[in-house]
Amino acid sequence: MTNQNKESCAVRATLRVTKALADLQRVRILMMLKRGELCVCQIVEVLALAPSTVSKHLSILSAAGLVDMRKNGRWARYRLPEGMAGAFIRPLLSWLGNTLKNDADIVRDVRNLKRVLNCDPGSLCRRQRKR
Amino acid sequence: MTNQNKESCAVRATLRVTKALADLQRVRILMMLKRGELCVCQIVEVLALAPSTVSKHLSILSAAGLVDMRKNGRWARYRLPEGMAGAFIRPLLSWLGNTLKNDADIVRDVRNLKRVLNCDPGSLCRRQRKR
DNA sequence: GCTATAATTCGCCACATGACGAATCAAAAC
DNA sequence: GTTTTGATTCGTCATGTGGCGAATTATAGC
Repeated sequence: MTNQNKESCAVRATLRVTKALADLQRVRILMMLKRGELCVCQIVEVLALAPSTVSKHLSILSAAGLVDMRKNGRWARYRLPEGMAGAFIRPLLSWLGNTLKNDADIVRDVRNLKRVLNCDPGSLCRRQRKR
Repeated sequence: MTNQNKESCAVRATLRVTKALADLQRVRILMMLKRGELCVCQIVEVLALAPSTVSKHLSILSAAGLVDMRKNGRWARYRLPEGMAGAFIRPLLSWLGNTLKNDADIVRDVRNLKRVLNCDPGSLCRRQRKR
């Protein structure tokens, strides 16, 4: 983003971020990612939504700069942005973390996530395909 | 809000806030209120929306705890929450302020607001009713 | 009391958004 | 090269959201 149009599109970039945060499932994803990098099938398993739905949520988070993605073979791994790239949205993520770290639903997600992390990702995908 | 259900509804309260922030007009209102207390007709004048629409936006912001309201006769004056009440959302408002303070649209709003503040509020309402 | 008036609520419409399954894409595995 | 497979895109549908004008509310002024 060049310096001269940074000002004129700030409000659009900002709304991309706030709109991305204005959905329960996307907030749940962000809170899970605080525990570290995850692949799509692991997020699908915890949220219990269709893979296509989760993929869409992740693309919205990505467009807002709230997550980073890197592909490793067929596996796409998502994580919270680090370093300079994440400086812009870090205050928001830490506010979110503070307000939700004791929330019952979020705590349950994290507990489920720990269980899911012990599974073979391949077997998760296989089960998800069966539905 | 009692202590025992604070955790269980944190995510709902949080989403009320993020959803409230996920709209251009409501963000514009918050940025205007950084300049101080405003009555509805002044906000209507700058946003150039129907009074009923603005009123709805203000009720959403109010439900999220992002603004305070006090009635003075027929006039309703809105402002950013102060003191303890605003502590929860202050980090968000300052993030918003930082990211948008140089945005072209927001700067224009503030300039228009200064002009509007020089008008008699009663005359603003009269003009708005004519539309 | 009656009228005027600032603001809100209501009813309606157009459009945006989130969900799914089917189809597609792209990298591995054979 | 064909098949398998993790992920994404597309098409569709139900629901949510933002906008307006009309009706309503509540207070001030006569």
